[in-house]
Amino acid sequence: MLRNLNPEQLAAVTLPAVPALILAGAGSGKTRVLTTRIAWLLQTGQVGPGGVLAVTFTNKAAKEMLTRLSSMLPVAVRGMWIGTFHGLCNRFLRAHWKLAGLAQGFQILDSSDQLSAVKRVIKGMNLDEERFVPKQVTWFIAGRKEEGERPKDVDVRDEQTRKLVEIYQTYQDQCEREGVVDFGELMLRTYELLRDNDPLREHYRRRFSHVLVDEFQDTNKLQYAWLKMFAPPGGVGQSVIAVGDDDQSIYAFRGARVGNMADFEREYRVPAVIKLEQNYRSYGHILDAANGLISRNTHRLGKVLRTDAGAGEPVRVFESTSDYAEAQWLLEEAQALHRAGTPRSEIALLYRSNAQSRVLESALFNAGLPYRVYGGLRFFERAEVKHALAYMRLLENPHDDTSFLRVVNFPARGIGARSIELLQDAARTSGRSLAQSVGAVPGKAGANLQAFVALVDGLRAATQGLTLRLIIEQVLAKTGLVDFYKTDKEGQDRIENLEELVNAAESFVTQEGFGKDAVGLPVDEHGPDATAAAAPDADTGEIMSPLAAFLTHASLEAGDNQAKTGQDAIQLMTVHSAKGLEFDAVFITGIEEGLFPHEQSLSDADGVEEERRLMYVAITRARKRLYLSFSQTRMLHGQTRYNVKSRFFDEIPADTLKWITPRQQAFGSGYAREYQQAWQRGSGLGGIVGAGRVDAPAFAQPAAPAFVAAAAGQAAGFRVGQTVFHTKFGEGVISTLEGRGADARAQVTFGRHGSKWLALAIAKLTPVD
DNA sequence: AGCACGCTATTTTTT
DNA sequence: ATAGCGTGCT
Repeated sequence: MLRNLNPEQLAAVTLPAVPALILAGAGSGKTRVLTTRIAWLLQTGQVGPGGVLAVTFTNKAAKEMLTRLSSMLPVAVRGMWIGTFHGLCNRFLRAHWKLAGLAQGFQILDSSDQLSAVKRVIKGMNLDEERFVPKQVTWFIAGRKEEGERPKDVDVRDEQTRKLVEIYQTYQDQCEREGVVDFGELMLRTYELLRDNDPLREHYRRRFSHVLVDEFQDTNKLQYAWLKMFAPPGGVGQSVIAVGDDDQSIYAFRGARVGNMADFEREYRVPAVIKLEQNYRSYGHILDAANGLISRNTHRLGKVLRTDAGAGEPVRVFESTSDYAEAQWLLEEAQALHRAGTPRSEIALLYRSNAQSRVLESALFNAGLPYRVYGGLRFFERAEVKHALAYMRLLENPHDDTSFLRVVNFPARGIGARSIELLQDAARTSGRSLAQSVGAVPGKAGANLQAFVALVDGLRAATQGLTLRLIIEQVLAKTGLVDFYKTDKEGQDRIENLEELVNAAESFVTQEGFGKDAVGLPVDEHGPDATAAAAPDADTGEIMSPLAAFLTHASLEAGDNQAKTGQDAIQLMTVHSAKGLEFDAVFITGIEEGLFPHEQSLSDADGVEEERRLMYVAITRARKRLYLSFSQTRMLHGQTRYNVKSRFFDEIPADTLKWITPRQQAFGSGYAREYQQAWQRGSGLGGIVGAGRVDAPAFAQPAAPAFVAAAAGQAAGFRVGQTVFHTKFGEGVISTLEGRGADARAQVTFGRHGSKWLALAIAKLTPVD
């Protein structure tokens, strides 16, 4: 188990029970160290499974840890507390819901649920949505909770804040009434209960002798305070290990405090920081570029990555005249890599902001190359899935007004905005839930409301004791959801997603660890024992219904962030979402002043330092090849911007870089001239100058004729009426053929996607026999 | 109740 | 450019 560890890794794995801070560089085998440490502790009998608490940020990281652990150890990982901050809080609060003052079987609001709950509060308080923008209010509330502040704790200095606090309080009351908690509440409740309940806190402190926190640089104030509840500085008989990389701290905007690392070192009196600087991922030039860049940051804990892998290829830099040309270039380069043997899935196109993906997507799309975009809606966030879940939540808890409002008139059943308003008024004055107040609405609408409640009540009765699968199938059929989408012209995909929901439930039920590690059912929580007579919950050990457990799972784990897998596809994502991933070849695009570093980060030095760390993260994703590109012009917000190359190019050691821009392209194009003129006018280098001429044809949207590149291509071999196969659209029939050679294009009618114009030189069309 | 038009915002995101 | 959202109209 300990073989093949380098000296630093070995030291980290076999640390004695002292507080430790492990500075784990990118690609230094961090996860391996964490899991090996736990395995080693267990195997040497220093701790039993029940004594381990390991926290991560993402479900993915938690899962990976569990998977690796169970492959290293024969024993089940059952008793260990390994999970995300929120997952573990959930587990804790399910066991101690009564002490925490929560409803039994409380449900969890995801951020969109939270947003609609906040909207409801603002409307109910008759406040102006212009002055109290729901999104910002939500952000305020989440922000306060992350700082550990209840409404009474907020520092009120102006009228606006006073009102915001009032909204916060009202929102809180509403959540209480409806038996729901948001993500911040999971953390804060857990923290408060441990803080205020001495026996309970002592119980958990005694129980967890080994506490490990992953990605410590991403923790916020509350999470650090939370950690101290489980394992305080100077705690006796406890080992606390924080693992992190200050150079990869890229989430300050959502409350992460890199400073927690330095604070941890000081407050826990960490005797020696262990640095994992041996990198097992990238070639030398790539690491040199990363090291050189990040050395420009101040206040670092200090770390230099090294490798035995050799220098490898230099980092290639490409300057283009337009975002369009940039896309075209990297597409060709990616094709070349692919032809040379790199799988497409090992090629990543990274960008600073999502808006940049469009131009890349269009280019890939028109060229017929398979690609996959990360980000966007996750499975459990899809509207139709949320609708189905809302019905299921109402089965569990009829007083969940958020869910009630979501589906009361979906599918439409003659309940309009006016009657809902009446209903809400009635509920507000009586302090009851919407479902309890339907009697207060007169007339036809009132009858419709009562019918809706009867529908849900009937479903609840009819699904009592059924398997999860049957419950969902009943919900989908009896609520009319499936019927609704059947008549909808775009409904086919949605029906498929609903079927997928049934599958998700099915695999959730059969999955190993259902309701226990995965969901956080209180299995081994007996609370404090006799020593803490005041603390134990009578309900401890109670089994959640599969339905409730599945709903929790759906909120806590929104599902895959990536589009459907299947074929070998080029990966597109923001630099943020690339964190933690690695690829053979990485293209970082749009490295321009104003974009990367982003203009909104330029106002303060901290902002630029975070952008630099972001660039550092991006660079260190690459194993073998790294490409950096920027463009003189870029279409953004409907206007052409004239950009200059990022300052980061001057901060990366020049001898790691190889500029590969063809001379005439960089300096000879019409664009470059225009750009220089703009520069001479002094009218906004790096800013908006005005709409420029586009030297390449405008992008074809997927439905419009495909752009024909001037590249050489083979158009022959197709005829009208022929059936062809396209990687993206599937099978189709050629209805028109136009042009010859490189300009040849075909109109193809696809079953699912309708009629498309495709450039034969670019699109991959294969004849079907 | 549903659609159309017009307004606005537009870094990064997990749970 | 454009997507998402709210208002107002039919």
